[in-house]
Amino acid sequence: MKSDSLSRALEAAEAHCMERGEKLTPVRRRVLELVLSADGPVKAYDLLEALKPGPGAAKPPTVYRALDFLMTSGLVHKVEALNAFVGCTHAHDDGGAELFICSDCGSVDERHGAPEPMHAPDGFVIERSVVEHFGHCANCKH
Amino acid sequence: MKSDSLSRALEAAEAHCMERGEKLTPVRRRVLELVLSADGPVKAYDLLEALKPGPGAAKPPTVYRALDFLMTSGLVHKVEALNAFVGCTHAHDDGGAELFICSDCGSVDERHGAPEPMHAPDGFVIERSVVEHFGHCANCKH
DNA sequence: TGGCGGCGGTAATATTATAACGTTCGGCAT
DNA sequence: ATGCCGAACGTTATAATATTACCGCCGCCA
Repeated sequence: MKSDSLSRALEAAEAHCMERGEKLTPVRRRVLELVLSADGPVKAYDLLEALKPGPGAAKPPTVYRALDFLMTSGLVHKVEALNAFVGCTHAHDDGGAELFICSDCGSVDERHGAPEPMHAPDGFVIERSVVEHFGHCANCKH
Repeated sequence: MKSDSLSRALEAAEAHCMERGEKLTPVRRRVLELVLSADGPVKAYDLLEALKPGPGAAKPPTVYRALDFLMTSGLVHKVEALNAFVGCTHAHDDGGAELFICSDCGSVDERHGAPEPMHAPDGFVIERSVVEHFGHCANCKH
């Protein structure tokens, strides 16, 4: 993400939290910034590394707590199949997005919207859905 | 899975492998048996525990290798969001299934079929999809 | 002022997964 | 038969991912 749109995204995130009565603390903000700056899904321990500089190196729980918060707020999504995280680029409504991840360049495209193919088992009530598509984006198509 | 249908499933798996020119070796067969016997998604290290009895206790690579084989053959699926595995109850066509996992009783219902009617980004070519729905099955509905 | 709750620091450990290398064994061309 | 090759599995070690439990700080407010 480019530097100027990054700033805007961070401000929007701040506002989004305010609306929800939550606080985008410095640690959380920093983690969000790192996730948004990355050009693809980011691993928790890479964030950990990135937070190292400085005498008080971050420890795993710090990062995971920040990520939990950001996921709950709908500001980042977890890519379950990669154990990695991506910034949410759309409506921060949580509820889960449909992700399209390019295996070549790592770009992630996110779609919200139409529920899901209908054929759920009879009587099954969906609470949370994980939908991740891996393949090749238009730029990386062979 | 009941004992008699288990036996049938194992024989079917054996035949399925034959067709593909692969071998369902004793380790692989035992792992598949354990996965099928479980009443929900199984963790790799639980399989490891289950294989312990006997002097030559199984080590992690043994289990993961067997699981890799079984996934490649389409005999088991990985539930990415749980880091767990379930036996495939339908066509062993691989290609990925749509899973409905009950958070109460752990039952997993599997559907194959229409890929995704959803709008992929323009030009995106899907190679592999992970689709997992969590919720409550008809029996466990509140 | 004192308690309470949210937040984050810290240490330790649990859980999940892979790398790297060796051994065995069956097929198969020589 | 002999020797080679590759698949499968054993073994050791370690990497990568994630959580538990406990503590102190600080702002809020009764």
